[in-house]
Amino acid sequence: MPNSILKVALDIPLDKLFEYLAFDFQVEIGCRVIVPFGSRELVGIVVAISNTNEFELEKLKGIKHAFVGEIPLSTEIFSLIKFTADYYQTPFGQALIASLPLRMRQTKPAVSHKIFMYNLTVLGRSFDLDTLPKKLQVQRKILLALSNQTLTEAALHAVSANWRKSILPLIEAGYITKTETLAIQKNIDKTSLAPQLNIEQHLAIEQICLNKHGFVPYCLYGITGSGKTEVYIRLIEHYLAEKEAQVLVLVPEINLTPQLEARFRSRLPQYTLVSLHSHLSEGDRLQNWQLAQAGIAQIIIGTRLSIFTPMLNLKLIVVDEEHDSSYKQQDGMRYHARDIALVRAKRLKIPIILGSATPSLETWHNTLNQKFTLLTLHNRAVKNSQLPTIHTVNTNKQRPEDGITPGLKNAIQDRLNKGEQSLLFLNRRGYAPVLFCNACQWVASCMRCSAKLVVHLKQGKLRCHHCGHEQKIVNQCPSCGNADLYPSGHGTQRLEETLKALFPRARIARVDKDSTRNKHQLNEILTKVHQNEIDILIGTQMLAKGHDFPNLTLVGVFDTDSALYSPDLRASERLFAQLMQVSGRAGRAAKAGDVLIQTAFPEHNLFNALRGQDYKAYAANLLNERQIAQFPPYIYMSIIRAEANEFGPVQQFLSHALELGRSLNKDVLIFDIVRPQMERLKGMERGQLLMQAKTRAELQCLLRNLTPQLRAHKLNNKIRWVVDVDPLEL
DNA sequence: TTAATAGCCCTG
DNA sequence: AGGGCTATTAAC
Repeated sequence: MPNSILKVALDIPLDKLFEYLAFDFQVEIGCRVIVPFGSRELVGIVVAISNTNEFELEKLKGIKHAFVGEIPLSTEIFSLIKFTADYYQTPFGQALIASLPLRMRQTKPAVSHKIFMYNLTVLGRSFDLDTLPKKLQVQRKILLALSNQTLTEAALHAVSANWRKSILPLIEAGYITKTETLAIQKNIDKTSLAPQLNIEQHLAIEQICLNKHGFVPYCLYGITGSGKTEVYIRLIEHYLAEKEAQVLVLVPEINLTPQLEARFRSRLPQYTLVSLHSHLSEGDRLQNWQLAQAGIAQIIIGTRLSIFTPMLNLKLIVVDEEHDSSYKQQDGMRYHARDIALVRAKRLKIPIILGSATPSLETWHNTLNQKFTLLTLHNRAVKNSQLPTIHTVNTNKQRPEDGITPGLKNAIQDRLNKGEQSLLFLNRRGYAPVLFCNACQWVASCMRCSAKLVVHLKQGKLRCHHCGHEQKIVNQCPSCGNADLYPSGHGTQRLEETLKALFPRARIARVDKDSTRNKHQLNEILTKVHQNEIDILIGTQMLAKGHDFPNLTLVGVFDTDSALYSPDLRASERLFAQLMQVSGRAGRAAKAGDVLIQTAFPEHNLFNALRGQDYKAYAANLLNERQIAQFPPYIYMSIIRAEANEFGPVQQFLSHALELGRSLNKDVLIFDIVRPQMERLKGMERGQLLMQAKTRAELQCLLRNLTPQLRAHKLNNKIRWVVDVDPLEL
């Protein structure tokens, strides 16, 4: 075959492959290549090699370059990404290229930190040192040092500072080989001991190990502090005992990854661990990705994108906090990493563990169905640590003053007296969410979004939290000229101000996106909390997860009511998970904690379930509602979301889609065009089309026919649209 | 997606 | 005719 034809995947929004001639490059399937494309050059991946062409042979160009030194992408990854791209209606090439580290998407060679290792050859091993001339002392030392081990450059430098010169003749003579390897990030020296497991943890591990191989999905349901992480660690140890095995641990996109990573490193120091998340430098990301691909890294901890990391010998997948919505990508290919993890595990015939204190209703439904095996941890792992008591404070009976009810105020005072800490949770940053005119009811709203501007008093600014628009606070009502404008409602800044007035001697800190511009500031505050230099901590949802504060015994929660009766179908599910999570912050050590929730609806069944720490009851409740309303997980949904400068073309496009969709498939119910919650966002008018069906297959069948036709629609230059399969938000 | 180019209006 | 703009289309 003088010139085989390469089918190359490119980052182009067309669902097709492009054909090129290999020339005399030694190309394999999975190889990364540079190809001429129109007037530019692109990176592509060779997906297939064939001797037949579909495009006219005379028009085929040859590839510019092939990165033959790199490990080719595996067919496992091809097929996983092919599946994902099809399921989420994305062109394969775009999905494939997007799954690579940035450095590999560029036409420059992907250089990562390499190190050189030196080894004795067979010849070198049999070499008699006595025959070496006496004056070649350094050569002698080198050969001696290498006699029973492989050494790095650093190690050889320790043997002799002159090693570089002396080793050259030895390499030339064929006594020593020099090989290039990927550098591995060393584990920290600090190791920690395995804590003792309780009975439930034992049982969970035992049950999984009973049937170690084959696809088995587990739901590890364990309350906060029940020791889920320890279960992961023991299982990982178990699976890595097998030679060359690898495990993948998915974590939500939060700043807690380093903490989990540190814990894994200290508990599993004997294994090579790498992490993959957005805070890594591009160089490190490439490095870690390659270590995973080469099979050198045994434990990979990563956020959603890492579900597409090629791994030679993947034996176990863990999805921690599986209910977390950050597993769903909200732009481009809108995949759900937990769902893709299930697909990958199934294809590899390996077990997968979905861990959570508040599993998603989808996962819970699957455990009730027996599709997933349920493993439960009811008890806190730390001896004597008690669950917090959850109370509601009825804001109808106890009028809040500056947002704080007397009950909550007293509770804070009580902690101050006892020298204990309080955490106040308010998921709304800024000073006040609304600037309001008393005379004419005018409110400051964003010109580009259907949202109100948030008052940031210290900076003297009004800000849109959706598009980032910023303007000076107006002193006069632009509508009626009245100067009687006042900020209405409470944000974290205002709460801080109120608390400072209320408890002038307390040490108060605020944690939100505004107060912690850089990561350092957050750590500084957290350290202070640990050292008991803070009495009251105010925070947004940033603080809800993961942090352990032993002296914290009170959690106050503000402003939950909007989520209780929100039109968003998942709002209450999320609120429950969030409240369970913040509750977990109180009384993690020996001291019992209290959680006080201010609400006008204390009788709501969400609070009843919460008071009893009864996830199961609440889940049953919600599932029942979902079944009656015919919502997921009882049916499957997709949404076509479209936006443009004006609503006209959006309307036009969506009605075309509606008509076409209804004519294509009768099994799928397509609702009329609606405007989303946020009608206008960043200056774009939005509209959407909801489709639902009894099965995934029916929906997929429709989309397979519909999206290609919509991609050919003439309005595509006026509007932007996407298909959101299994949307999290309506 | 990107980039070349075809089409169009305007000016001079 | 040519400048400046938008719309269209091809890319292997």
